Amino acid sequence: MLLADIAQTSARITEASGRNEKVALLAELFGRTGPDEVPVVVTYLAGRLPQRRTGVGWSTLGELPPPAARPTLTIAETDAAFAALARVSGKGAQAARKRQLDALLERATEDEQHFLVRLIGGELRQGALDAFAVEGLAAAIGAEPGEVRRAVMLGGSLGTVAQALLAEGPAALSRFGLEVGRPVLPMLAHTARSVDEALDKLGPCAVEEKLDGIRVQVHKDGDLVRVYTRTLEEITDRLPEAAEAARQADAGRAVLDGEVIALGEDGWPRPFQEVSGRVASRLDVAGASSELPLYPVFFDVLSLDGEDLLEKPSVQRHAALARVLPEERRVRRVPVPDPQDERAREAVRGFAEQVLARGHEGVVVKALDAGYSAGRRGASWLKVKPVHTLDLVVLGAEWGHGRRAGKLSNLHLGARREDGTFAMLGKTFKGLTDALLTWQTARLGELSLEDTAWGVRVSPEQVVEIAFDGVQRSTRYPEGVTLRFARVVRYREDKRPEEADTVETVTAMLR
DNA sequence: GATGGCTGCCC
DNA sequence: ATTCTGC
DNA sequence: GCAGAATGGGCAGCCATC
Repeated sequence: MLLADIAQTSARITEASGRNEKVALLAELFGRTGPDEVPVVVTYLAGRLPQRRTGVGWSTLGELPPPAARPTLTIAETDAAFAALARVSGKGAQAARKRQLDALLERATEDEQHFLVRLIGGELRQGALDAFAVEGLAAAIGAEPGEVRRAVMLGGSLGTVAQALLAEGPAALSRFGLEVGRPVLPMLAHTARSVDEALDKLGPCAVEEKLDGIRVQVHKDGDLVRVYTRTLEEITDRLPEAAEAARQADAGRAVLDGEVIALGEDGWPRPFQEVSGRVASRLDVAGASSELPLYPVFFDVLSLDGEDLLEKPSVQRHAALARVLPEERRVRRVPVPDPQDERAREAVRGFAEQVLARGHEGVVVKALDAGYSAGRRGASWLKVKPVHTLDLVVLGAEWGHGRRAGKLSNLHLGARREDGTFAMLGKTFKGLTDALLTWQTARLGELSLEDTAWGVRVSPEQVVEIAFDGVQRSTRYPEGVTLRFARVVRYREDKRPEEADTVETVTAMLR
């Protein structure tokens, strides 16, 4: 098959507006793909390269070489080119990658180049990614989409499942199940504004502390232990503490879900930035580990001694977890069998306050009867974190891309200094509705001091209310602090910049 | 050797 | 990671 | 309710350049 077939289907998917239409286009292409080629084809159309890292991104692309007149590039050749790219390293690597990339792009037509550039940049923007590829695959072989999705979640990659399905048909689906040693995408949580809201939504539930660290999935098969991140990157070698905790679990085989954090000598959790840096360190793990030991804490078990627990209710999985791990290796937890009982609600509020007072991030409320929805943002887990707000001043804005093209989107945010100037604290593009985007494009146009390649610098006059999760240290911004997860709440047309919040207020929130 | 751009991945 | 939007 | 789009900041590691 030619790369042109994929590029053409991708372009049609982009133009199609309806969900069914996109799925039909995918199914049509998969229907004429051979089993050997399908792993690459589905992965490309899901918007990813099969190679986890190639060392080339937006900046490497630079100016494109002149395109080929006619399509000749095959899928196999394209895949081989990226595989070769991923192997390049050492002195001269950047130049070699650029050379190899240009050699590939030269062989591509204009349409294929367009597709490859977006694929490499990780921005296909065709309105269909993994989930649509799964639907298309199911439609191509006449299987239940839910069954295919389940196989993909549990059976490793989309490519592996696609190959088996095209070669053997729907019967292959039964082969894919949870296996110790093969990671599954973790279940994620939705957000609730308050514990009361979460209790009302979920009914009988349990409330757990939410720790601000790195999510880990630990597979134990006797002494053989492997540790994976939220995106299934294997990090066993970087996290000896998590591996050790799993070895000490009272189980022969188990798949555990949890979080690693670091604790200071005072027992307080260390900032997320420190944990993140520690987990990313791989050159001197022993040194990093003695500098900042990690502390793994678990909240779920997906499989135990040969039994798949994914579909068991959460209350049952937790009972299993409590049998194999001691209390200090488990997240703190309060069961709430009757959330309408006012005394129980009061206890939950107290628990949540206590968690925050001990320096943790918030709580997660989990329905007692829910199974583990691997790879999904299940409605049965609701996280609650405190939200802070500040009134800041817009210093500039950047032109948006894709569906925000032509609109000023990403805002530069400033806090007031004592001398009346403003210090940039970070950017945000979140929380803006289409109406607000239109309004701010006009408003910031009026305030523009300078047009630049990226957007506009504006006179610091417009106040905007910003919500955020906390402040963190920064090497990028002038006051050494920045906001975590900043988003727009509303514009404050009633406030003047002299009334905006100060740098001092923000830096005081660092601990 | 120090500095800085880029990628990849954590939240 | 958060939020908005179309289906 | 799901899936996708749009885009944030920090950090380690790799490589290039001064």
